[in-house]
Amino acid sequence: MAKETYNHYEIEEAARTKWDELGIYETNLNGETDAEGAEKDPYYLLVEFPYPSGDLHTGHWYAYAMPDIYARYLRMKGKNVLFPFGFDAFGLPAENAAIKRGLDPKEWTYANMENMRAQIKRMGASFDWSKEVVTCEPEYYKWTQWLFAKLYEHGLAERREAPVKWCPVDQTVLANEQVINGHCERCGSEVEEKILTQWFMKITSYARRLLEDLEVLPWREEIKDAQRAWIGESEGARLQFPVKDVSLEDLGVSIEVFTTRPDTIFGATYVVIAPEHPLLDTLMPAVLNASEVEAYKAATEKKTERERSENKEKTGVRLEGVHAYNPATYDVVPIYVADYVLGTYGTGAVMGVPAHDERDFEFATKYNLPKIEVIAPVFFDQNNMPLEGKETITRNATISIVHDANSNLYLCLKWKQQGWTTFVTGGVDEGEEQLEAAKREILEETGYKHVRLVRELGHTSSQFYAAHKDENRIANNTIYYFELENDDQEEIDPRELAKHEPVWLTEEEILAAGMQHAEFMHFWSRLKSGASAATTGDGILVNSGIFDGRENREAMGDIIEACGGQRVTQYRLRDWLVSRQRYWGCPIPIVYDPEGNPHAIPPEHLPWTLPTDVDFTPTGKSPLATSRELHERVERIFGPGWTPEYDTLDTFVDSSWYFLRYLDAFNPEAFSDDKLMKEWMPVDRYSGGSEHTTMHLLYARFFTKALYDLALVPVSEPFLERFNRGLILGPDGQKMSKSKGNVINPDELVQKYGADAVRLYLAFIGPYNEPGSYPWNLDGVEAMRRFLDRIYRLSAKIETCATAAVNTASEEFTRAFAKAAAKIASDIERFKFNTAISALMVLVRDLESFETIPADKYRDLLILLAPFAPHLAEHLWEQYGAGADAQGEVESETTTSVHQTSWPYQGVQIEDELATVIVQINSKKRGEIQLAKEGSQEEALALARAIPAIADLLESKPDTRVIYVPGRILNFVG
RNA sequence: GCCCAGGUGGUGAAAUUGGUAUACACGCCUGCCUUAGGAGCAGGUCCCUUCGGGGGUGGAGGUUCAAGUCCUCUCCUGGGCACCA
Repeated sequence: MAKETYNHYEIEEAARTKWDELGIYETNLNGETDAEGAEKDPYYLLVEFPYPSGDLHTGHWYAYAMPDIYARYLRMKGKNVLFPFGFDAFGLPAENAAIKRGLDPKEWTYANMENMRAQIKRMGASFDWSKEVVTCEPEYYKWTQWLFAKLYEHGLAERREAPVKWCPVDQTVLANEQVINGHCERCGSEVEEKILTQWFMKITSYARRLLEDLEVLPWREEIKDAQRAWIGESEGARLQFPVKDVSLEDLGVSIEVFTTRPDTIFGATYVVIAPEHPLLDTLMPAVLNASEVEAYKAATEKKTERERSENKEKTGVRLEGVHAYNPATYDVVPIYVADYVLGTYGTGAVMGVPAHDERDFEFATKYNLPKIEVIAPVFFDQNNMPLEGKETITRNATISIVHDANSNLYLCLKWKQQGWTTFVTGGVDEGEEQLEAAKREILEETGYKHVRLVRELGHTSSQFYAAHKDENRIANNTIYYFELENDDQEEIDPRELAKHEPVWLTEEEILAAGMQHAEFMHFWSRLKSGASAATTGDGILVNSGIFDGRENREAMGDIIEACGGQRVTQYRLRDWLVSRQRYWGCPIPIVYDPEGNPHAIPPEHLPWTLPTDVDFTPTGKSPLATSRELHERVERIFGPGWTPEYDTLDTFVDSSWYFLRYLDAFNPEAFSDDKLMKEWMPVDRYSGGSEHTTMHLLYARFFTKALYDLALVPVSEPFLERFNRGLILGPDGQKMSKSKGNVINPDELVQKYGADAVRLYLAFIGPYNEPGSYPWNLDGVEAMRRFLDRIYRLSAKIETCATAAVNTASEEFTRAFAKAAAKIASDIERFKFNTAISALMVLVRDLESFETIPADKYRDLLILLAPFAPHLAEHLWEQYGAGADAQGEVESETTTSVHQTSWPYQGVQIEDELATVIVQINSKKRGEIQLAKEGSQEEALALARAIPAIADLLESKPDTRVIYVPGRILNFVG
């Protein structure tokens, strides 16, 4: 057969022209009715608008052509779909183009947008361009400014000092992402921090609600988890450590620490404050080694935050001459300044609990600070687990490891009845000291009289069932390590000997014996190598005064109270710094009076336009400061001595509300329309990249909540559903980049195979509803084009009149179509375009097996194809679609579009088919039978008898157990 | 280090959510057609097999009549957070 294909240039261009002429993608936001006059459901489908960087890459295709499948499908399902587009047009690249190549940022941006519009239209995406939003247009940023002013008015935007990243060579402020390992991305010089007065949005005051409201959102848990981690809620307490000077006189100040583990306070052996802590200056007069401390502080200031955390070796300086008091123990503890404590989190000070915090452990080890164990880890004896319903007896106990240096053997007890081996162990009697008890037990059980304590190995709490007493035991153990001084031995009481006899074992024998202490490895490793790590888990309080013996979690509240602390919830989330010392952004709508106080620019002066007479040369100041026009404007409007704000807003502010503007893009009176927001918000589904899971999504949620509280927006969550797409990699499986030379240019592919083939390929590459990554495979595009050609060629089989062959197949056709339509629909709804296309391929293959195809079925095929390959579907629809008469003859004038049809076979009941039931013996397939889906077990058994193996089985073992799942499986188990 | 998500043919991936593992496609192999093939068409393609079957979803156990799917442990890969007390 000769190669028969379609001319994608012609048909794709023609289809797009037709759509434009018909204006079928312009959404009537005030509502639309269907053919029956019923109101259509509104559906707001949103994609992240792009930054106009220049030209379109494969990522853009993936981001925009895929949701378009869904948009087209929804329209066919009778929804009134809003699928808008715009540009996030402020941003750094435009300014860089200005600096590097002397281009006007505005011209550069607008030229890029012009270019990208044409490219995006070539995808055949059904965006409604009539509502296009461009954030750098004064008509848009007027409202960004208006909203900022509203937030400022209500105390949600405020000015304060904050450090910025500063490149001393380029004389410019850098964004965090421009700092690579503490060095400037462009010139490689070391980045410094500079303190500037800047604007913040108080997102932290919404932390709780941003967290809480996540619960009800039907987003994927991974996305929610990422947001939760970003917000970083920690429950804990603030505790005061009063400061005393060298003569232990009260200085009248306290170091307030934040801790999530107030239960460990009895183990706090020092206090650390961050180098930037304001209290440091207060204490300085009393500090004896002030110059050393100052030097440390200065050294830290030079470091960037990243450098501070990169150098894992902890450093710090002790403040000589001042001390803090542990509010629980009243012990004097040293105060350190150390940069492992962050000034920006909690109170900027922590209590050091080396025994139970890994960082403190490391610090204390380096500076030789005491480690006091206050939590005994709990061990359950796996062989004698506590039994439910039994009484629980708690008692103090000791475990003693006695070592004989001469023989290098360890003293153990061999238990006669139980056959196990333990160290010398026993309970502490009423009124007895732990150490006394340990020595007494050694004497009683082994007869040795002279042992010398080497050290205490720590505490544990063992829980087990004591069979001889029929009760559960909690033994709060202290573990001791003794050295045998001499062989002096008393006679051992025969009653003790009857239970167990003392034996001397080597280390190897001990390890081989499997000592009957659940916590054996815990203290044995401490004996061998000392405490080498902090124990951070829960357990029983020890060395904690009146709280001894209680569970740490349970006692937490009482401990906080006893120390005069207060419970607090702390967030990792920081306030949102929105000031940018940049030109190409939305000017912050603030002016300063002659005293330097900020004032919001009144609405009548908005938009507060970006001046054009600026110098982009990096000088260290915001470019706006070089504008004469801006200064004159401020003085003219507000009076002499008034000055402008020179910073512009972070572009994340622009994108935090654009979805509201789409609803009313040209409203000169308001940022959006109340009624339309009520009708269309929240966005039904928001599709975007996983890189925006935290910042953009969180900022937009914050904005929406803040505006909701100001009664400006009717919803408190902007996005009902959120889908993160995957990543398209180069053919080598690497991220596409020019330097790797693995960039796939979509334009060339479109030229060669057509937009439909590229769309189909991207849809087929993998599921769109999860963020995987997919290497590009050129053969795949070709395959998709082949598939489209097959559909094109299939038109030759359209039968003009109903032939006998078609009639017999007709029911089969209908069933195949109804099934395919339902499958494709549910796949599209879940963004599983890959399996939807696979179903389409199966359908086409089935159709190809027939000599002829009824015209109406071919039309149905075109409708199912339309969301994926909108151009070809449109072209073929013109040939064989609605305009074609019952005889299948082509009429030249076709007025409607395939994209205005409705989804076929909706609500069509697929007739009961015979189901294939697998017949198994012992879960191994032995045959299959056909019967009705709801067929009874008797019917199934009757049919199964036709299978020889089953007949044999039923013959020899008629009472074999049968498991029958209708429509699925018939399993004989014997 | 912590928190997620995943590991299925040579490759991208399916699997009605516990019921025939590998649909659909790429690649590869064979054949047909062709002056030709980077075109088209037809067939084959998890492994072993004595052709009866047997094994197989990163690895080891477990639950179940039945496990890619559930449970425990473990090893890799990708993503997020990271001195956040």
